[in-house]
Amino acid sequence: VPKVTQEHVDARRAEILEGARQAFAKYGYEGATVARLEEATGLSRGAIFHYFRGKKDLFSAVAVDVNRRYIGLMTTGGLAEALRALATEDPALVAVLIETQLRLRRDEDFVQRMEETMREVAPAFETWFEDQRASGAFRTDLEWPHLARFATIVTNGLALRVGTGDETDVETVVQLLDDALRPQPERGAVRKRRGARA
Amino acid sequence: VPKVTQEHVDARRAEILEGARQAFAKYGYEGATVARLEEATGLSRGAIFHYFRGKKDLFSAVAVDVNRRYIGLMTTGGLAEALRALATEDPALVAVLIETQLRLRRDEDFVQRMEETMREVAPAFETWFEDQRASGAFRTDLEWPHLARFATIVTNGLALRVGTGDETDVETVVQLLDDALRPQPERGAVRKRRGARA
Amino acid sequence: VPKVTQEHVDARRAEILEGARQAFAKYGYEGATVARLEEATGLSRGAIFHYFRGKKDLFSAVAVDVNRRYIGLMTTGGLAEALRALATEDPALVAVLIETQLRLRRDEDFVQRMEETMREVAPAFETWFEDQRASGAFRTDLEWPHLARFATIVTNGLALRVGTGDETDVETVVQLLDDALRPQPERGAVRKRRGARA
Amino acid sequence: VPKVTQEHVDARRAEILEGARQAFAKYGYEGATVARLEEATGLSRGAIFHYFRGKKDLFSAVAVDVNRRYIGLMTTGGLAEALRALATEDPALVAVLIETQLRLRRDEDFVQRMEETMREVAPAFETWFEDQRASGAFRTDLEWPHLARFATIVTNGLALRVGTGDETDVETVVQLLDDALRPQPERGAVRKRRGARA
DNA sequence: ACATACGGGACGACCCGTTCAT
DNA sequence: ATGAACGGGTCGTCCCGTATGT
Repeated sequence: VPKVTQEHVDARRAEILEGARQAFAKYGYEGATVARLEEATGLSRGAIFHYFRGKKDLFSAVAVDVNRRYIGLMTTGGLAEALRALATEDPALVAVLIETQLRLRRDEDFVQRMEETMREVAPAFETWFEDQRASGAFRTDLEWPHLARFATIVTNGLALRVGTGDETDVETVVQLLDDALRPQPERGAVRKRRGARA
Repeated sequence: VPKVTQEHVDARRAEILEGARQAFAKYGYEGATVARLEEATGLSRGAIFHYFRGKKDLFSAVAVDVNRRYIGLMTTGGLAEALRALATEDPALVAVLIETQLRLRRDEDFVQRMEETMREVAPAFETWFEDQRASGAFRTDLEWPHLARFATIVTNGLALRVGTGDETDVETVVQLLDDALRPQPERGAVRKRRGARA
Repeated sequence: VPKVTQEHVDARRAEILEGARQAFAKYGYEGATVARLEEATGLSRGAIFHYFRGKKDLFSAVAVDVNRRYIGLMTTGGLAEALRALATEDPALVAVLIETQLRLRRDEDFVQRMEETMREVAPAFETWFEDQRASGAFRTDLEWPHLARFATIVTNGLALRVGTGDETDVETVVQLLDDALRPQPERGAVRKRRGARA
Repeated sequence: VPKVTQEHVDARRAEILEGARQAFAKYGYEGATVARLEEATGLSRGAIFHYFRGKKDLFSAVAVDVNRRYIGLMTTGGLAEALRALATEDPALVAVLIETQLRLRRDEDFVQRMEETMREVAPAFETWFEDQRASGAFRTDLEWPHLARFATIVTNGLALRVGTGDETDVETVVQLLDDALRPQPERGAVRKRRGARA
């Protein structure tokens, strides 16, 4: 199938990304052998590596894709919606987020590749959080990055849990996260801090 | 040293576990090749596989060890203390926790091995959470497993972050977690739930 | 350009041969991947394999071309000229000669392809050597094929050396080769053969 | 076979080197796949790469070995003996010499590895050539390195030829080489330089 | 108890050449 | 006539675990 249209190329790329996403999600980065990628995409090595330089590149593309998708979900439907989607709709999406974080710890040039993407979506992130603070939905005693960070932490922690078989009640997690982020009553006045509480 | 005492055996095992922990933390499960395990422990293949059936077994032992240690930390010094330790003191400990979670998703017989351990330490876990609820430190409108789960989620999420280079302010995370777990003011009276809040 | 002239075809072939020669010279036969051939020729796979059946065919063509060129050089300017050209002018030409020899040892059907070419240029070769002998420049106590063989051996050996970085003094080699090929004084009269001389 | 004596290790290494030498000779460097190396040595990948870091290392070792052996042959039995051995006795030895030269052109760190060896054997080389000059066997109008270089060139060139099926008469080559290296009558007096001689 | 030798499976990368749409 | 898409083979490397000693 030579000399094809741009649509065809895009479609193929998307096709491969989709299959790769499933494979990475199911087996993890190392476990997603090229053979499994072939199987998942229904394409041959030749085809896959014609579109992506190598496995690492392919994974980067998947990671970028997934992260973008998840952030889009959040800025559209809110944290609750994003967490629900995370936990129920698309388990594949989840695992890739984790792998992403893990690789960020060890793979130097992967870090750089992701940083670009993150810089790109960061503004939307900020806007959304500031809006939430402005509308009174989120607390204002902490800067937005702290809130964002916490939300991310919970997201990743939840993602890590999902699929373990342990049925996690997402709604409760949503509620607890919400309770942490919403405006708080004045501390210290109501409660007295004591020993080993938290 | 043909005739060895039990102490010697235990010491060797502990020695290997320590080295293996570092290796697994530094390189991840797949990245921790036997060669690296040899290097990290200062022992040879022969020694390592004399004390542990195989790499998987070794990792299981490390995972159990680390998890037990972390739970001990929590039941002693509280969540805040545990999180601080997580973020600052021992990054190696952290990474293993994550690997543990990841393997729980895919490795069937690893799941079983961990379940035993978890069953073993679960009582202490429960007691501690119930104590917190009884003392008024933790909210009572949710059952303790929900609180425990959330705490675990935050822990894992934080662990995932630590070491990425991204300097996360642990104290803020501790505060937010605390705000989520402590008794909450009556909902709905103060705020009206609306659209995309969380 | 649907309707092409013969000249165009020839030009393209020559173009490809030139690029391929450089690639083969630079990377060796196995190292000259199709990608590199594309790069060196500036043409695509499609173009290249439209004019040549495959990589092996392409190499054969290059080899024939180069050998013919070198022999032409020799019959025109003499051995000295050819050796000088070899060592200084065109290192790419050199390397291909070697690859040719190497493939002659292992590749059966490549042998046949080259034999034809050799048969074709052999007469010129013979004529030239016989002329040298007739003019008193070359010795007559050995048949011309022996002289030709020795010249070829020196040529190949020199080619092998060139490009190693080791600066070889071509003029000395030329002189030594000349001394071997020119008419010799009666042996034995002047020197007495002894032990480990050569 | 664990914890073995040094002799065993040496024997195994020699065993592998021998097999590898044959494989490299028969198939060339690229053609000598690991599978073929296994076959030739009768050992498994595991064994082979336990003793040598990788294929490149293995080849280096073989090259060093062969070169040392050949130089030994020459300093003992003279050039004639060495050339004869080259052409008849051990064709495997031959091909490796060529591969060595070829790799010297392209592989940077291989160059360095060989340089050490060469430096090591160079003294013997020099001594032998100087002895030949002193005894009147070799000409004195050229420095010994020039003679050595020419001898090497002829050696390599001959090696390149051997095995091509083309039956080369070694004795004639020996004679021609000898004629080039032995003391020459005064040039110019006897012969007049003319046009395209050599 | 501990170390080394070794087997052999598997993996990621790459590469060549055919097919087929322009 | 050109060149992109793609198949599928193969290669070197690495790695785990067992066998075999000291």
